[in-house]
Amino acid sequence: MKSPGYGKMTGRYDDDCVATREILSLVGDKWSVMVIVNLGEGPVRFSELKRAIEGISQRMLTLTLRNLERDGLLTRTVHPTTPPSVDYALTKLGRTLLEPVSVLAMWAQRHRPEIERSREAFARTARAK
Amino acid sequence: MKSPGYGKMTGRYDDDCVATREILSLVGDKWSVMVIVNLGEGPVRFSELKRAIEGISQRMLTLTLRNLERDGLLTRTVHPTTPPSVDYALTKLGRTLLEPVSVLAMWAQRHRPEIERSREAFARTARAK
DNA sequence: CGGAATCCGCAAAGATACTG
DNA sequence: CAGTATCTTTGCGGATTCCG
Repeated sequence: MKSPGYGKMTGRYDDDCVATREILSLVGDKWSVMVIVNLGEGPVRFSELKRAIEGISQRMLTLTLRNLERDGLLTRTVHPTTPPSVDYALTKLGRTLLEPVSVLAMWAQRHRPEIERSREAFARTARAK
Repeated sequence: MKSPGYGKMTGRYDDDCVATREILSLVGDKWSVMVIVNLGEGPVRFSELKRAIEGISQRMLTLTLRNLERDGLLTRTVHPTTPPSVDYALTKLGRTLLEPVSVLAMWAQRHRPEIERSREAFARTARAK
């Protein structure tokens, strides 16, 4: 990665931090990863995504897709049929994100029991409040 | 909401998704990764963290540390000196997160120029609004 | 020094209704 | 079908104050 903030803080170090954090927040976004994973095997239509991602609102799906399109992670293709259909597909860049994200997702899966146990234990201490 | 009774096939799948997303959101958290990275080389005191992580408020540092402690990613140690000093250190679990996170951070670093170019291009289209 | 408690603004997220 | 527009609500996060 980068050397942690140990010695001198250069301006560029901070810039990198901010920019990196901004990109990381995309992964922590409530819906982005869901969308990306759902596009992992090929193009998917708007309504399919909405059905696949349980709990997402129309609005949030639109916004999430718009952000991912803006960042160049997916493409939006309109088919001028009646009624119109629009499908979304990962770009090459988007597909390269698939792997790092799944590494992290696997970490989450693997350590989930441990984390939940920790939470329960923490809840039993006075500090939980 | 949860699945409104479409059979039992979705129950566990949804649970996994929600739980995984919850853990992933920790990575997307504005400050968590910064804290984790700063603890990568050993215990650090509260005030050192506050100075090292530029822009973080006392409150948010406290909250972030509390959450990470709750999840078992770091430990909090109080030294009963006067004035008191408290230091934080990654747990074993916390250290295992260091690697997947840096994979993702490296992805972010590497593709940042590409993403920023995409954003600029997007801003020049009408869709940018 | 390392917090906890309180207040508050603002932006993000949800619900609803309407449209090309 | 695939959105947009609008309104309301939630809750993150900053600033400030107080305490052991």
